[in-house]
Amino acid sequence: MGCTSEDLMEFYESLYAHYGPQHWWPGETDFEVMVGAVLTQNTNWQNVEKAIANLKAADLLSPQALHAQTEKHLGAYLRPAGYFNIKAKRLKNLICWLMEGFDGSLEELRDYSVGRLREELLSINGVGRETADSIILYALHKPTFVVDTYTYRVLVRHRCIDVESDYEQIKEFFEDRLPEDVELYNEFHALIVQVGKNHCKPRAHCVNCPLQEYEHDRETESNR
DNA sequence: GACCAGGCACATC
DNA sequence: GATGTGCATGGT
Repeated sequence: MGCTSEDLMEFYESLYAHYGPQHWWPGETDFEVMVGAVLTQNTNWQNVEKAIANLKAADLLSPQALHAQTEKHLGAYLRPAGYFNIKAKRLKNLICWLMEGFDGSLEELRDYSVGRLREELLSINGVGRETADSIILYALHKPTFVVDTYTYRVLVRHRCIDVESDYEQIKEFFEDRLPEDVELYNEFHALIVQVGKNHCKPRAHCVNCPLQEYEHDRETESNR
């Protein structure tokens, strides 16, 4: 049966009607969004906000200031976000790339194509596909669809994709069916996270989900 | 106390 | 190639 472009836009419209605009990504600057993309790896956003508040309070939320910190020192500020040792390392890797290749300027990054940016970001240790796409879409405002665990879970639960689908396949699922539009990609991903949080917990079946009418005729998750 | 949270890299088979 | 594991805090 499959999911057409029209199905997917209806899916989007019903989420938007239900939840309204999500105003992603929360953050005062694009650089803050970039930092948040690393800190939120497998972590609740509330905890990330505490770590970002620590950085702000210490006046460290700039490429130059972060670049000057040792990993150990940085880790102390990142504690509330969890995995603080590894995140200090990953954040420094990202900042070093930004400082050494682009003089700490996000403006210079915007001159590059999505493909080139993705390739560059993915070469940084600690930046995987979701983090790279989040930075490109939410900090650099260029069109790339962000996939996360909620995206996978929501789409599988509603039988839009196969349980075996990997990141790139899910990304293509959206990009093949949607106009290449930064605002649409921005809002759609944020809405999927919202419906996922409310109705798509790992060990619970969806209850009163606004998307139930969009279930497609495919094998179930338990057939895996 | 168990489960979950806007992943990623690395070891091992 | 696929599967398993470490990383860690804080809320429910």
